[in-house]
Amino acid sequence: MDDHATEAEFEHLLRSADLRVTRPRLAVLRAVRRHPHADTGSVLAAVRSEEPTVSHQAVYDVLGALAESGLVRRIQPAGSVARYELRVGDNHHHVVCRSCGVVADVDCAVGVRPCLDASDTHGFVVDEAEVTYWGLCPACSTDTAT
Amino acid sequence: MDDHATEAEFEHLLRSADLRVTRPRLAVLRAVRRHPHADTGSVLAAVRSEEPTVSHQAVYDVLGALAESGLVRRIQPAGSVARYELRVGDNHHHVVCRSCGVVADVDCAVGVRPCLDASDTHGFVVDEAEVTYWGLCPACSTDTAT
DNA sequence: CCCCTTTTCTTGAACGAGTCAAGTTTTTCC
DNA sequence: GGAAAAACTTGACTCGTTCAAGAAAAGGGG
Repeated sequence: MDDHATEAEFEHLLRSADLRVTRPRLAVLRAVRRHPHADTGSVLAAVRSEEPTVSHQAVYDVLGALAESGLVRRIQPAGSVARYELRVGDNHHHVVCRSCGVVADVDCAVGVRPCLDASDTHGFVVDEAEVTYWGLCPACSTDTAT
Repeated sequence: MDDHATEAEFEHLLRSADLRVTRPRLAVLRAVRRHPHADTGSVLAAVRSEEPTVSHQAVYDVLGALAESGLVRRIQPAGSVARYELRVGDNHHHVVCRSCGVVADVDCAVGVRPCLDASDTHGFVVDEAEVTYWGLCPACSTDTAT
């Protein structure tokens, strides 16, 4: 993996979002790339394996700034803490395991927001349709079956 | 409104779910009927206007038991606390205001779960497709526009 | 290359929704 | 009416997240 190239890419992403390039931010981007759908705690742990002095508050701030700029996407299935992923811009969806909470990506047939039209939105101006599929992951469904 | 009839209906609902009929449970059902999409705090307040001695823990327990039995539905849009509604069984969806958080119902064209098929669920056994429409409610969109 | 301004990060306290646990009360069935 | 099981009260507690104040670092102009 060409880490130098992606490092430069991350720098460019940050600058184009008017965000300063800092070690904590680069470490968070690397962590989210390596651990898709990780929660804040996991991101913090991954960040600290490279940058041990980064505070938990910095990770919250960074994830918030990146999410607001659209560089990462924040998802929060019911009953779960916030999770983050680097894959943005394709409006894909997620399937969540009711038992263990693990998350996987599901491609959106349409790919642009909003991919669904609501019948009657009561005057709301809708810009996104978020789909969450609920069920059991392969591991949990075999546990239950036997 | 024929309160006695619906009261008997609530009793029947509880009994058919193998749940004992108690004053806190009836009060919670009335509160959720009167305040669709209310969070736990609002349900607690509504319950206490009729039954001032009900504890907050009882409301958590009751809402949990009712949700598990399928008598109420729990929803939790990202960034929101848990909310509850009596309308169950039709797999309808929700539109949520990004600005003020207010929730409204959106009918599902299909009406039975799961109403959408995922392209590739990575081996997950999917039983529900939950759709959340995001946008601005009428009040917030006019505030922003002007 | 250095300084200044602004942004970002560290530290540490605080908040709030939700949960846990022990003991008491209420419901239901016989 | 009495026993067993379920539900409720009370109060402490957890944990993800946020708030606030000051220190550090990034980036642009001289």
